[in-house]
Amino acid sequence: MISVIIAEDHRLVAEGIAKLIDESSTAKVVAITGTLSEAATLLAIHNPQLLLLDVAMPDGDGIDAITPLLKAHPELKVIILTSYAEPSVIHRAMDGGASGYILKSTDARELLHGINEVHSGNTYICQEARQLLIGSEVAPALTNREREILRLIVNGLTIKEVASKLNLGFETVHSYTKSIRQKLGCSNMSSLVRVAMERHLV
Amino acid sequence: MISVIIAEDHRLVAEGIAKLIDESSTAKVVAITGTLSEAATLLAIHNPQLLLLDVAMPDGDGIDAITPLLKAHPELKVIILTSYAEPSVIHRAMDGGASGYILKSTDARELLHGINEVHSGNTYICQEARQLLIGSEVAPALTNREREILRLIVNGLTIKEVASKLNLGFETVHSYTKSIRQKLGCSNMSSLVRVAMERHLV
DNA sequence: CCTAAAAACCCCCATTTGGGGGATTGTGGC
DNA sequence: GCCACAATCCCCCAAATGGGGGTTTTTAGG
Repeated sequence: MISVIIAEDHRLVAEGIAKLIDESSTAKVVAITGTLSEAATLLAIHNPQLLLLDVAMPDGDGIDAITPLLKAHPELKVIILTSYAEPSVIHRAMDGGASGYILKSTDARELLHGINEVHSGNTYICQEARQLLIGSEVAPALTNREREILRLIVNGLTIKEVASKLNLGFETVHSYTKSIRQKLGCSNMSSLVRVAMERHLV
Repeated sequence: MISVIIAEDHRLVAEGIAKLIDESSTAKVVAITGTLSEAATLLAIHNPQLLLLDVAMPDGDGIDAITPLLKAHPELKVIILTSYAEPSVIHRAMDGGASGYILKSTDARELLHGINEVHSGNTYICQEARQLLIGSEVAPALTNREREILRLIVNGLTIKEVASKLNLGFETVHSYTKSIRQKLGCSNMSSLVRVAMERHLV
């Protein structure tokens, strides 16, 4: 029996998935939590073999949390379990140390298959997410600076405000916005904000 | 035993919640679907007492679908089951004919309680959603025209483009954007798009 | 009938963005 | 050492937006 902890902020979803897992004979859920901080505590207590981790957690980004968690628990395997069907997010997860990526739109059978695969030492990306990866990915990646500036723009700052916040010249930020818009195919700030939010780029 | 159908596009979530309901002695899930159109078909086949309905469905908005469904099945009770913790969405749901509103962040116990309440003829809004309703709601409502224009702006159109699409003068749309921004407390298009998306106003 | 609110329109002007050119440094890879 | 590329900066000018000030007509209630 593979021991797993579920970190998912929607209690009802977490409980339901736990029930699905517990009914199988392959794994058992030893703990459920809705926050990243509590997840860290529970990992220390239960020392499970697997962590099912959501991306959008109330106290931070799940993917960003993987590295510190793996540092504390080198034997742990992490599967990202989310509804974000975005190639950029999948890449960020796998690059960030996850061993698996499973969408909530998959069924229980595939979830259990993924858990088994990851436990066996393989990586597992669910069918639908795999399709997304092969379908797209001609999209140019944003640089660190570009992402940082995009984040501030999504937060409502003007070019001038971004410049002063980052201690950059106006023309510098102006240039960045031009290249960000070009990369994402947007002709104005409004569509930029929309695309950024839809693709969870920020 | 209350018979219920679950309409929820995340298969794993739907299956999990179905398991939670079936384990109780109060209700049983007679069907699961991931689309609104199939939900209509299944309602005709199974004629259940209750429909658990998600807001964001692949083939449309769940709340908008309530009225036609109730027209075809006057005895049916609908509970919105979603992760949208937004006062505006809750109001739209209850005004739109829903008998209940339950967030996915609640637990199984409260879900079953809500199902019982609604089946008894009452309306039920989960604890957390009730808190949201009393906490907020001093926000001025947008008029139909304002909402229509906001939608187009979120889609990336400029004021000029919106004007020509709606056969309005530039200055008219310009005025509308001013009043929309004032109502939502935004000083530019970027923050307007962000707020509109976050609050699911479009 | 009266009135408030929505819908549509207008002017002016400052600021911000969009789009087109650039240049210069530093850094990492081969 | 070379090259690509990120990061920083610059100029110019047209277009769009932001923020004031209005008016008129239609619509929905009381």
